[in-house]
This record gives sequence, structure tokens and C-alpha cells, in this order.
Amino acid sequence: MSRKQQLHRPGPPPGPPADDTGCHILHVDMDAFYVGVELLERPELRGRPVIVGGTGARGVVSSASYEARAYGVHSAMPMSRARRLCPQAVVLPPRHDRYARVSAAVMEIFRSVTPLVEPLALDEAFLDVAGARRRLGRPAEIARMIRAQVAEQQGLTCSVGVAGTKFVAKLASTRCKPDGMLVVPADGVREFLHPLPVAALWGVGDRTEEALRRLGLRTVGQLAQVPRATLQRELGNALGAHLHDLAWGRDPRPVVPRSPDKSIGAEETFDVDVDDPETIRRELLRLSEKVGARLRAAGQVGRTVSVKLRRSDFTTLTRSRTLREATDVTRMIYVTACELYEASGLDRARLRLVGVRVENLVPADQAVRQPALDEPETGWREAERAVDQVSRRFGSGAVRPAALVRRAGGTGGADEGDAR
DNA sequence: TCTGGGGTCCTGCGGCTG
DNA sequence: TCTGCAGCCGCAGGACCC
Repeated sequence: MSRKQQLHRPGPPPGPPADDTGCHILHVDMDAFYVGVELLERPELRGRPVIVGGTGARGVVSSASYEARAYGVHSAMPMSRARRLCPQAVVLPPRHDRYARVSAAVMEIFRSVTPLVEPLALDEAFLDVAGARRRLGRPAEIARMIRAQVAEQQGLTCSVGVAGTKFVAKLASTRCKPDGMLVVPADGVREFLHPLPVAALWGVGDRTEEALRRLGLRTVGQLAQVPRATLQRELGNALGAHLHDLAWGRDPRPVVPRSPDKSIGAEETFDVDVDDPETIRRELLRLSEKVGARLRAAGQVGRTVSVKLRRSDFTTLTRSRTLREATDVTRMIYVTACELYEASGLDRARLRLVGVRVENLVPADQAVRQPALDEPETGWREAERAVDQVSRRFGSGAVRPAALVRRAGGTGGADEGDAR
């Protein structure tokens, strides 16, 4: 459950069906998705508080069953706190491969309705059903059909919001959770939106909510009455205009089936803070490997390498460098990441997290390659592709950098010169 | 209470270039 | 040759989303 879903209130009482004319956008949100998938294999846990999340010293809740939520547990909450609130909860580690498989099957159900499916995450998607009306009926009927098919084929429940815009459809699905459906008619949008707290708006997190509170604005209706220019002055051009539009139910964004990734990254929080540069470099190597392999698997290359360093006091520093040409070579990513780390001045600081990310992605076959005078990549690219092949055949740990193997063996690491 | 990991987008600033 | 300006790009940080 997201922070926004904590804004959930019981939906309106059942009455005559709402008018869904013009409501061609559906937002489908799986209910407690990770927990739901786990319960398929562990039906004996049904009806009990179940939490899926990191079980390490610094884990957080990824998903909580509604029984656990009754104790105040919600996603993104530190696991230590969740266990205190609900000590009887069954805690399961996340299994993302499994969730991805079920998610793909659910998305296929959506695509059998319309090709205009925009996944937002593993457990939710927007559908534009304007073109499916003649074949499948009114939007509300299509929503009912989707819910029935997901339940029948996957054994999972979902909630569906039906509206004329993405934003209102999303709020509607949140409002009718779990296992519900809510239509917001075109002429009922303001009545639906204006009583909601400002935090319900997409783009209002803790900081913006606080800024709005300072302006005396608590509800969407109050925000809607503030001149657009005032919001832009207080919150910035883009956010001010965006929130003003949303408060009046204006959201022209279409449902876009798939937008290409703009970055690929990996990060890791240590169980205990680390101040040993050797350990940090080894982690940068492991993360660079992960990112490089994912880039190559996706057929993407990127020009900008960035590292993220979070100190023990939670302040975060990012450093990035744009390379002469785009790369998917682990070696190149790792060397750049190490240089950024060393130049950051944090090489003796206590760190709780390090991350590596490659940005400005383009398809590898469209990347411009410039033969470099000091060509550093020749040989590495080929070697890494060979490792990828071995990994696909024998598993991801079959071939590893020496530094990481030695780490597993419990002895010291290697410097960047002989790390691989 | 003590804060994961994967991302996107926006803003502000400084350097470069025409 | 110098200055001012606009536009672009790279970089850093922050907020937000699920």
C-alpha cells in the first residue's frame, strides 16, 4: 500500500449505478498484491495478519494484508515498527520473480480488453477502454468483467476506478479498496474531489502538504480557489500549475502503453553503516555488475553514470559524470563510480547506503560509437557478454569478479586495478 | 519510529558558445 | 577586444511515486 492509499475512506453506499458516460479510463489496482500472491501458495494464512517485506536489520514493509493494516501496519513502514505494532503477524521475505510472473499474467488479461494498457507498477495499470465499448459494453461493465477474470484466472482481488481522467480514476480505485469498483461520473468530479485532503493529489507528498498547510490549505476544494499564479509562486511553476489543474479535475494525460526506461540503477543499504573504502568499492563493483547486466539484457546503453551515497545521518549526496559515449560495460560503470566516490570527499564517512545508476539511456543498436584513442572497453564488452551467456545457462553466480568471490570467502578485497 | 529499492521529474546553478 | 545575453547542457539536490 502506498502512502496515498492511507487516505482510503469507505466508498459511497450502494445505490443506482453511476453514469459512466465519458468515463473511458480505468485504473486497476491489485489489493495487497504481494501478500495476495503469497497466500496463493499459503492458503492456511488467509484471515491472518501477513506482512511481506525486508527481513534484514533495516527492512521495510512492502505489502501488508488488510488484517495487518488493522493494527496500523502499512507499506514503507520500518519492519521493526511493524513487528511492534503487530507481533503476531507472519512476516515473509519478498519474492519479486514470482510477483513479476503473476503481474505479467494479469497484464495479459488487461490487454485482452484493450491494447491501451499503461502499467504503473507490478500491481496497477491504467486502461483506456474507449475503443472496446462496442465489443465489450460500457466501461463499468468492462470493469466488472476484468475483476471477475482476475479473480477466476489468478485467484486475486483487485479494485477498479472508472473515470474520464487518469488522476480521478486512480483516486477512485483507492477509494473503493479492497475488492471494489467506483465510477466517478463526468459531472460529479468536483463533488468527488473537493472534499478530499490536499495530500490525495498526485504530486503532494509530506513537504508539499506542509507547504500547503502553511498557506492554510487543507482540502482540494480550498486549493482550487487559490489563483494559479499564487500556487506557482509558492510551489514552483510546474507543480503549482499541475496541482491547480488536478484540483479542477483537469488531467489531459493519455494512457500510454509503454515509455522507454530513462535510467537503470541498483542500490543497497548496509545492515550496519560502513566507513571502510575497500568495502564500499566492493559494493560499487557488485552494483555495477548488476546494472551492467541489466543494461545488456535490455539492449540499452547510457551516457551518464551516477553514484548515490547516503551518510549515517540520512543526508544523501549524488555525483554524476557524462561519458564521451554511451556504455553498457560493467568495467566502465565501475571505474567511473569509483572515481565519483573518491572525488566526493566521503571516502572516510560512515555510509548507510550506496547506489549506482546509468542514465540517458538509448537502445544499444542506435548508440553512436566513437573509436576512442585510449579505447578502454575493447575486450571487456566481449568478456562480459560471455559471462552473461554463462550466467543465463548456469545461474547468476556462476562467474563472479574475484573481489566478490573473496568477499564471500571472508578475506580481504582487491583494488580496482585487479578487481576483475 | 527510524526510515528499502526501483524509478521519474523539476529546479537552480554554472560553464560554454554563438 | 570586451561585454551582455540567450540557449543549451551537465550537474546536484530534492520531492515524489509505487
